[in-house]
Amino acid sequence: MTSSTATSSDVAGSVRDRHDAMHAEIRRRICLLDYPPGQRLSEVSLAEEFGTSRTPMRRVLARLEDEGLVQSLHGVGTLVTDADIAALEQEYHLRLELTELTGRLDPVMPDGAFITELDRLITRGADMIEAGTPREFTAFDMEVFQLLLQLTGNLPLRDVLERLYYKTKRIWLTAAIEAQLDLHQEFRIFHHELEAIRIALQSGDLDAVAHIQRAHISMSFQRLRKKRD
Amino acid sequence: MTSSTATSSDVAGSVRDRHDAMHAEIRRRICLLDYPPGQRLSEVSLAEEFGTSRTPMRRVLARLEDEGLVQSLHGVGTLVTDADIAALEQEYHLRLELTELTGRLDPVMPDGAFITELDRLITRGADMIEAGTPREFTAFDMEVFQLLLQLTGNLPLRDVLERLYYKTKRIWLTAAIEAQLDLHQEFRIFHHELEAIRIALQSGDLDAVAHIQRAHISMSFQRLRKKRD
DNA sequence: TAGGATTTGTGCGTATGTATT
DNA sequence: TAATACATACGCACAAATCCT
Repeated sequence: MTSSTATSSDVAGSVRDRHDAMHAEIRRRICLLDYPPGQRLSEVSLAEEFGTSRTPMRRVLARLEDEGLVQSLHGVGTLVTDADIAALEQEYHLRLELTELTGRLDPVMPDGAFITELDRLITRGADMIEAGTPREFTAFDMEVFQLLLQLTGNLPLRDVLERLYYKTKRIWLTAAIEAQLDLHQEFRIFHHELEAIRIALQSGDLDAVAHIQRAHISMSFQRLRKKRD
Repeated sequence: MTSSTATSSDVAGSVRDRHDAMHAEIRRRICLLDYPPGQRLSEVSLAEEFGTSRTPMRRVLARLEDEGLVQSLHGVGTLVTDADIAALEQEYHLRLELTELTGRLDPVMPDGAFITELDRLITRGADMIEAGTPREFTAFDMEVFQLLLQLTGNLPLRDVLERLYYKTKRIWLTAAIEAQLDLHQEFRIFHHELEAIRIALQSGDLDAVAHIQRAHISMSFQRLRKKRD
């Protein structure tokens, strides 16, 4: 109740919040290829940028390493992990199955705010079809992913799906650019997927939403593999 | 090729190995209830015991915190996380589905050494039915789990299943003891499950093995819930 | 081949927060 | 209520490892 108590709890919250914020921001940069695979990250530079010291930043990088997004090598540096096609294939297969599970495990019927947000994203996606860049596409994809994740109330499922998403999406984008995938077509297909999801939501069929997502993740990976051959 | 190169790579491996060893050991103690929920762990004590300083030990505890096994509170200590029934239920449901997936995602047909090891465990399990303690039961369960995990070649699936296993098993054991579950009966049922798995393996039916495991995980949780009422 | 520059890993003193007396 | 004890969080200095000249 005293001012010191209020301050201390605020600070305690801020400590954890700052950690999560730094983690989310660096993860975002990796996913958007601001830090492409192979990029060397500097503990001191990042610490200075976020206004802290090496110790808290090392904790963030350690978490990213446990998630498989970076790899720290003594005397070398902290490197953004590179594509591993075999691992990517396994991660994609697992993502397919877990995405389908979101329709069966603790499905959460969306409220009005959810629908409003989805409609806003669909509109934004339509505007992006013609003039969108790969980076904008990925940022948009991330927003949609985070929104649709709310359709399951199973927290550990959310966590796993989130880890898999960030681990696979950036490699998909890297490979898609290299394979010269038609990103405009990808935009159109994604937009069509979102409209299908909205229709399924209007029927209140969350299992259908999950299967639509599964189908599109599967097809997206198939298109990429076809291009690579 | 030089001696210095060989030494350096050995040392580099040892650093990572020591981290993994400390992590696995502490995780094991938590799962075996040597460190029960609510127990306060001391950074300095653990560091001294493992012959290192606080910094590497803090990295281990941070990883355990990210995995949800402990929680560090500034000014309080590092506490083994307590039972959260709602979370436990979600984790169990997810474990069910992921266990079934092991039969479909990159199934690995076991070799002779695997069968030999399974038979050894089945024999040990039979001896343990009459005289086994809860701690021995859990240690035995952990060994079986690690062995059966090899039946899928999908590495991210293994990782997720391993995390969920350690997060749920210790809480199950805590609750089972409190609810005065008949552990001898649990032994017998577990032994029967292992025999069923061996029969399925002789048929080379890994999907059946997965479904047998799923069924027993489900029934085990049902028995616990029934006792709690 | 050797040495210096750079990077991560480690150890420890201090700051900060909490609980108890 | 205040002070003391004790825990984690932080920052810095140094060790160890790698790479490049």
